Amino acid sequence: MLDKTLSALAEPTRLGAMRILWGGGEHCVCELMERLDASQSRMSRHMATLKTAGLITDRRDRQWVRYRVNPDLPPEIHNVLAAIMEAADKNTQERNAA
Amino acid sequence: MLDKTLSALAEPTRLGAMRILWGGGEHCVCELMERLDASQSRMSRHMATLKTAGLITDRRDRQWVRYRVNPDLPPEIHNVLAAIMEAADKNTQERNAA
DNA sequence: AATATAAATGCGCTAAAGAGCATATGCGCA
DNA sequence: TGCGCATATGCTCTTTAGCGCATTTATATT
Repeated sequence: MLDKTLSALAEPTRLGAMRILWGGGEHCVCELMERLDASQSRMSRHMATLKTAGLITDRRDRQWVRYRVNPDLPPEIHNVLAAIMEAADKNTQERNAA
Repeated sequence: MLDKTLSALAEPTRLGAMRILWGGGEHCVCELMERLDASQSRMSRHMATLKTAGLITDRRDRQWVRYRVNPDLPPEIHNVLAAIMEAADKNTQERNAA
């Protein structure tokens, strides 16, 4: 689980997707691919990777598939994600500062 | 930095090495390769990867090279590592329980 | 100087990751 | 039924990661 978590997030687009989901709510591939500037197939596969790692879940909603953070994450994995997201945020802030 | 941290740790031997270093103190390649059952060149290269990622530092001490956790880790990266190590520990405990 | 131990590195190989393109599938609506 | 949007997936190609083997470099010992 931990191993898969780390390799899943060791890719910028997947990390970006996870950051968006981490903000809460459900998001479709079409939204993510736009916001992350990724092609459709690429985005779809990356989401599949995150799902296989157990980090997210999905559900069909009409023509869309809604992705969200897996609500049943083991606490220690949740902590790992929280720390990573915080570090990612700090990174972004720094880049946009001054 | 975060990206490199994650990919550096997304490999079992490197994660294992980091766990040993995380326990504190300095450790040479020869010790790590034994404890992690890795070949010399393999171990050496993995350590180089961790070093490039900025997670560890090294120093020559006679014929040995002593590795340790980078004492100047940025706080948010330190937090990420702490969370990962805790998750890794929990994993190991579970494996050895019952 | 010769030898031994520790570590790093050049080289070549293999496997896996990631991407694009085209196509298939699922769903809604006219 | 036919069309359009959203998503997944088969296929192939290219790049990168990881490994072993052999060799080199650094240090210590005799």
